[in-house]
Amino acid sequence: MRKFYITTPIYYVNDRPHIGHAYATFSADTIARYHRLIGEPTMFLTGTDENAEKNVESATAAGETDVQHYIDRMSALWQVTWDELGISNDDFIRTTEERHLRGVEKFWQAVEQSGDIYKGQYEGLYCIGCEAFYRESDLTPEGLCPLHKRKPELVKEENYFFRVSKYKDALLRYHNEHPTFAAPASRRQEVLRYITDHLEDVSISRTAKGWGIPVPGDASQVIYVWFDALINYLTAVGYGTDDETFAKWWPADMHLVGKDIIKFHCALWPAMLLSAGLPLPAQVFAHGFFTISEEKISKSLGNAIDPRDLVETYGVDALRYFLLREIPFGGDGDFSIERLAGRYDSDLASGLGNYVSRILALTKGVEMLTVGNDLKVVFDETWKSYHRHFAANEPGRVLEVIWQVLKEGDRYIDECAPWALKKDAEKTDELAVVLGTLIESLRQLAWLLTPFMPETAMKIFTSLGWQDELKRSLTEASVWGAQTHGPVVATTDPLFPRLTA
RNA sequence: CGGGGGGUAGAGCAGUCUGGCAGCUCGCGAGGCCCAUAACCUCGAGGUCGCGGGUUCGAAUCCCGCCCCCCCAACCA
Repeated sequence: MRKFYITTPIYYVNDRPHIGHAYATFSADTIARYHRLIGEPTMFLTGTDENAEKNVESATAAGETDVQHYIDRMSALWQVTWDELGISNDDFIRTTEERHLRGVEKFWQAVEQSGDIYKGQYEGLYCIGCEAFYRESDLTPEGLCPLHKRKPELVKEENYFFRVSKYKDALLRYHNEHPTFAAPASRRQEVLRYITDHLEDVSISRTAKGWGIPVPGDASQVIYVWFDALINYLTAVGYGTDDETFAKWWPADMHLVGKDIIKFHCALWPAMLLSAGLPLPAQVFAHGFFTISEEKISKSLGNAIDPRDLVETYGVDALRYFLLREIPFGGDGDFSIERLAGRYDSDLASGLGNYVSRILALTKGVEMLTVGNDLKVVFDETWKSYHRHFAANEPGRVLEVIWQVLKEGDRYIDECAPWALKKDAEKTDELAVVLGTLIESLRQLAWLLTPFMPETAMKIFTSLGWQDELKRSLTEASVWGAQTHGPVVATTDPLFPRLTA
């Protein structure tokens, strides 16, 4: 049976989760839920990146003397956030965990054995804040780091280098043979150009300063953070610790990343895997970035939004819906409270919520229900586009077709006017068919919504009295009319209460 | 300098690959319905598809040139 292994980036532990991180994680979560829905064994991984040298400084700044303690606290913040947001990750990897250290060590040795690690001289102006080297021309006129406004140190040290250049042709060949490896297509050109023009051997270690993973066999050096960070995708599924699990999940099917790190994932990462003799992932998908009310999300602007604040007002599902519907997947977009509120009112309160509400109200007290076929074709067709759009990595399109079917349903109610049938004793049979059909549309709708709005889907099933519905397989449940038991209609609070007073 | 994306109705977007009446959501106007969360349905107004050329029976779409905006490169998903 096919399996599905999807990852998010591991997040820098000294950041705080903001709406952009939540977007990446919600996206991965939705895709993971979809694959579970269609019955594939699914592994959904996220985690935190904890070996950066900068953490020592951040800990001090936060008034902590014990770096590990600081890291534990910050990592927990991420885990709690994802828990509160209902993220369905199957694992959470921390790069300070023992399983990661062991895997990284094994990986380093594998690369070393391929002859791809050598010692070289590294010299440059280094800003500890950026953890990056600068050229003189990059600095401010005063010779300061443009970002941190501090004087970079002249660092001259002997480091270990990874022979990426050796894999240039192999990488190009791989991209050529797997044109969807770097996705969306609009990113491909950028990656290929980078490999062709700029792929040089890279330094993969730094002088040890008390934090980071020691280079195997040379404790005076630690592994440069990005090199160890990428390996999380392997160590989380057992590389170096559990061969059986590793064989089950690797290679990954989808690395979901931000567009800023696509080069790492599409050039350096596959080169590392080739060197270590491991199979390459099927796809690296770069989601876009969005602005907040037309402004970049940035620490200096301080406009980062904590997703949990939004959830308090709108609920998790509304936020998920908004982000996946409004931001084209793989493209950039803009986020604003006004737009979120607008989608909430029109699509969720007036659209979905109202649809559920009017059907439940109409059905209340009606005993006899028969599922008719008036909406069968519409839903059958919807399922087809549903799978097609998911396969094409277009979750926004999926939501579009779901909302189209909702419109069909509303139209059907108006055409049949069940409230009128209700008043006519001669039309009991007709009423039973109309209401039965509508109830079935709710059941199907809830199934369609499951990956996007898990809470809402569950609420719909609960209000129908079908709490166990999700235990069925989709193959069985997506068949029109496949109701296992008669509906026990319960009253329910509005799914999306109107917020505007 | 180099690489990428975009400019389509008042707002936000799809359509461009594979040329064929210019479409969606919100907002606006009129009518209908009255089950429902001031919700739902129908109809309508509103667009020189950034500009200029070219190819074609036919161009938002293909080709050439130009203008403007944004991103990456360089914190940040």
